[in-house]
Amino acid sequence: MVKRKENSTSSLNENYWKENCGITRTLCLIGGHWKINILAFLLKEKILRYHELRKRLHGISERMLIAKLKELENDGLVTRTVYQQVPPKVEYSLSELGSSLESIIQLMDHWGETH
Amino acid sequence: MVKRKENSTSSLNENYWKENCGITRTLCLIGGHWKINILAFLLKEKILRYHELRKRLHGISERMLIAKLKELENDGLVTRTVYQQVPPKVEYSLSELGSSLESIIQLMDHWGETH
DNA sequence: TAGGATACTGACAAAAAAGTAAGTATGGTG
DNA sequence: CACCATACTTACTTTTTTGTCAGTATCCTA
Repeated sequence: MVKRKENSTSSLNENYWKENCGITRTLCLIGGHWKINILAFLLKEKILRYHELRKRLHGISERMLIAKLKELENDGLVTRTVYQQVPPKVEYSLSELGSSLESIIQLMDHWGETH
Repeated sequence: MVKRKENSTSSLNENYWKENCGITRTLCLIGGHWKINILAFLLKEKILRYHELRKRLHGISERMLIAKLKELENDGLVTRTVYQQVPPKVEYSLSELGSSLESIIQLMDHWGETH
């Protein structure tokens, strides 16, 4: 995890837009690389284990998958359930908030397929 | 303009997803920083000159604005009209393809405002 | 003839995102 | 006791994106 500089022009500017623009807020949550793909798989398959996601997200590295899952979890879009057993078992699914993105995700998918 | 490496893992991977996933294709066109904000202003105000866009996009640099407008134009989302006069006058507006993103943009805006 | 207005362009540097590869933990199995 | 499976973690490097800032072109006006 690399922390961002807090006083870079980019950071300050991003904060301004997050405070003043709904689109920017939405994009911050789902816009990064992989995030919306993760959400889309969870939307389709409801519950997926870590390595099941990994298999579906062709080309993702473990580092990225973990990082993006953590962001999605911190933002409240994804729920992480840990089963106390060995070997470990962790399941991911959409939270209620995550599910509320369904129509956006479907529209984007449909638009991409038809244009 | 800095050109990307064509054989980096990221590039190859991006190509794979563009070919196989509608969401990724959509996100490539509207997902980058500023792009959807530009589209949103054009959606609202129909036609804007270069420096009018610049005033609205708080904090954007000229370099970024030009770069993003060029990407949007190359992707066929935005139409650029040059008037041969001095000082120069250039107008930007949504193409038909760009306008077809309206519902996605509105949904994202609405979602960001309510969540 | 020196600005002014508008829409850019280019070189260089900083910041952010992503890739690579090796390591951690733990109980069960051979 | 070595090894397996699963879900991560960490340090380091490369790639990509963005910021900064000075410069270009052209006709008009003072």
